[in-house]
Amino acid sequence: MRRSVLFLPTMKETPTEAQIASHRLMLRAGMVRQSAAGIYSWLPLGFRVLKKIEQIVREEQDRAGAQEMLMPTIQSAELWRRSGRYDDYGKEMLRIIDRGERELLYGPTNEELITDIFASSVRSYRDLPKNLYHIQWKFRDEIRPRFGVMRGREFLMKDAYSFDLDKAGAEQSYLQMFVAYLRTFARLGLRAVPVQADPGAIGGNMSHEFHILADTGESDLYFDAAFEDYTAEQMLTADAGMVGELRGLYAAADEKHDGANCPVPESRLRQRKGIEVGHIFYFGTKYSAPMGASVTSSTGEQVAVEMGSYGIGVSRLVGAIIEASHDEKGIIWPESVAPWKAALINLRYGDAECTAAADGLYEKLRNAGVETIYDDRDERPGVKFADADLIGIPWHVTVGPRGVKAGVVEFKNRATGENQEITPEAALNRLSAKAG
RNA sequence: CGGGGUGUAGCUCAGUCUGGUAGAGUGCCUGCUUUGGGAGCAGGAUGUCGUCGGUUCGAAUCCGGCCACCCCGACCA
Repeated sequence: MRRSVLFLPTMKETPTEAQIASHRLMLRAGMVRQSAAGIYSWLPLGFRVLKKIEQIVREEQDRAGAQEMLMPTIQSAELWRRSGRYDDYGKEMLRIIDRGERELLYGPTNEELITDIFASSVRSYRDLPKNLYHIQWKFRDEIRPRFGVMRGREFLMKDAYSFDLDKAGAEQSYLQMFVAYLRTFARLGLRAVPVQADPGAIGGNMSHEFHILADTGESDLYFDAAFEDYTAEQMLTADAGMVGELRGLYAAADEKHDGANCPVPESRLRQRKGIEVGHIFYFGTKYSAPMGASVTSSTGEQVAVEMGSYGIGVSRLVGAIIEASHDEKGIIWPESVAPWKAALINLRYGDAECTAAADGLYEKLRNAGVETIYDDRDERPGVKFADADLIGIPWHVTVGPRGVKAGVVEFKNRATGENQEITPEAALNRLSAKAG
């Protein structure tokens, strides 16, 4: 993509409404624009990142055997009356009246809808297990939206729902999602800590929140330092065994942590801030029973299916990743979600030789399938460097008149700042090797 | 929902106390000079001063209603 034609309104100054780093940087980098409290438009740069995160989430759900579908944003009140939640949900639910005076709502979650769909279509235990998910916009009329996309009223969420014949099956489904979440967050370049959450009336230990460690997180976490021994590479190959190990380690949110009775010695206890980006839980027959989602078992009995649900805040992850990875100059995207792998900077727009070299390299990068943003604007070098840093492109390739004469370009790593002079061919090779 | 705050140029803000022709920086446009980390000079364009009403000869400024947004708290898969 040529920077000269891209709609990328970056800003030197930060709008006053933004208080935390991710919100400030998302506005300055031209990723989003606020349209109302907690409601955002996604501009091209932000949308690219959102799509990349969504795709990684999707791939790991698919790998875990979940099947993607798409449910609507608007649901009928009647459905929610059947589960009893229409009245329970309160003002956080956005309610709508249509022209026929029918009550509708903008969905905050989808347990009712998916259970209804399942109930109307599945009759036999032979059809189990199933795990269905979608990635759809949700609406929750938060009392106080804040922190940009981190706590918006409209937000993109992946929500999966599992259906099993019995609790043993549900545990298996839970385990599969646990594995998928570890892999997902590792691929996003994040260190996620699974924290046992309140299982509610169901009991047991089948509810976990996944928190990203970041200094600006909303939750205070206490956890066993042993979590830090797990490398990103290990998380990428997470399996049931690792889940078992992790579930055996202590991790608790502030309100649950009791310093006096903590099983972890102080020397091994870590306290960090966290951002909740995922939550998985098992809830048995809470929805299947009242909504009639049952199957005929092998012995001919009607059995309400055992369910679980599994959420990932996709749009929140955009902010969470920035919170976890930025510096004073701007965003530092992990390569897996970066809007472009490389920023090609033509340092001297007016110099025919320099521009020809940059144009040529851009063409080669495109042909090699390297996602590249080519800053071909008639701007001063400082503007281009500052922009490339701000929008967090992992690799910066700078073509300047000095280098062109010497047959080299500069190859800079955004995260480390390491900068070296190599030939254009070497830069191309290194980026190609990283592509895909 | 309780408490606090802010609405003036795309952005950051001054001007409001003490009513009298709408301002600065930055950004944008034009030209020239520049060209390795957000350039310099010159010229230029840009405003229902959040909104509705009131007071007044005259309102960004005073008074009242409303709206929007932000912050703290409570709440929050």
